[in-house]
Amino acid sequence: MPTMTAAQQRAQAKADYDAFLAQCPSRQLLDRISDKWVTLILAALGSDGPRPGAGCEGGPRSMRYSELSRRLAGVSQKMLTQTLRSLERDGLLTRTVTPTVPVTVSYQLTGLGLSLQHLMSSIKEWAEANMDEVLANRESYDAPGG
Amino acid sequence: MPTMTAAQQRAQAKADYDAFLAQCPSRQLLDRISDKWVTLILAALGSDGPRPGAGCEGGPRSMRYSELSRRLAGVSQKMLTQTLRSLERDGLLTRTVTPTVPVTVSYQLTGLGLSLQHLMSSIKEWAEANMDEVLANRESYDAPGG
DNA sequence: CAGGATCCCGCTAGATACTG
DNA sequence: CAGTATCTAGCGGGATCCTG
Repeated sequence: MPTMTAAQQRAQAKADYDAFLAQCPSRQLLDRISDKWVTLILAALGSDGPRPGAGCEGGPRSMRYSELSRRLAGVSQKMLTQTLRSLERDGLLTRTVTPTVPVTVSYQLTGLGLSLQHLMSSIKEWAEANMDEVLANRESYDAPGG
Repeated sequence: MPTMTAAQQRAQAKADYDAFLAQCPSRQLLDRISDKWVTLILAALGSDGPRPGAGCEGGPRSMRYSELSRRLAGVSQKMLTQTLRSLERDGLLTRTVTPTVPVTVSYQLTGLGLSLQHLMSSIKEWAEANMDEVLANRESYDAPGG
């Protein structure tokens, strides 16, 4: 049993990576997760969803490919598949294939993905909450008088 | 004096925007701020700097163009200028020109920018803290056996 | 249903050169 | 110092067709 808590271990690991450095792997990771579709996929899978009695088991919600496709309005098949693969590879979500006819595929956040989802949802909510102020700022910036 | 708190007003505004919708302005805003350079610029301007016991003056730190350029290793002049302009337009930071010779320009977060910076820094720290786990996940994903 | 494969366009990031 | 201007290669990303 380790003497460090998980939070302490993360703080330890943090010291070894610095996203300000171009060569650091965390810079690439930051670039990967700094993505519109990543944010929305995580937000979709992290939400409790509209189904009332389905999420009693405590784990994060699972969604099918077509569900995600509908939820993320305007996403192309290519970007959805590509982003899901990338997130699966990084261990942020799991992809489960059920051999029905036709085949059923569902996606679900891992613990790691869930931890990021909490942060990403804050960003999404910030964007939604501060939209008015940003729009006002743009107007005054673009105004002739400055 | 309003009867709603700032938090309540944000919750109210949030109901009017939905980043899941393609046409919603908040979708574009989410796309803008979901950017590597945005994250790093906010993190740089939001940090208290190298001074150990500092931060007594309360306001966020201001940095000059060349300081930012050095801090964000690998950023091109174009991207730095472009991203700074975008953030200034959205009211996330201020740009101050001091007419010295040569000219001095400094950037500083606004209150709005500071509120986002707190969230963005969490993302950056998450990337740094979970880099090892992500790298391990990638290895096992790329491994021949699955 | 859940993609894989392919084509191709547009934007964008990066490099370079120049300037107030 | 803090940019602007210009050019270009590269790839992000959409459209389309096809498949198990």
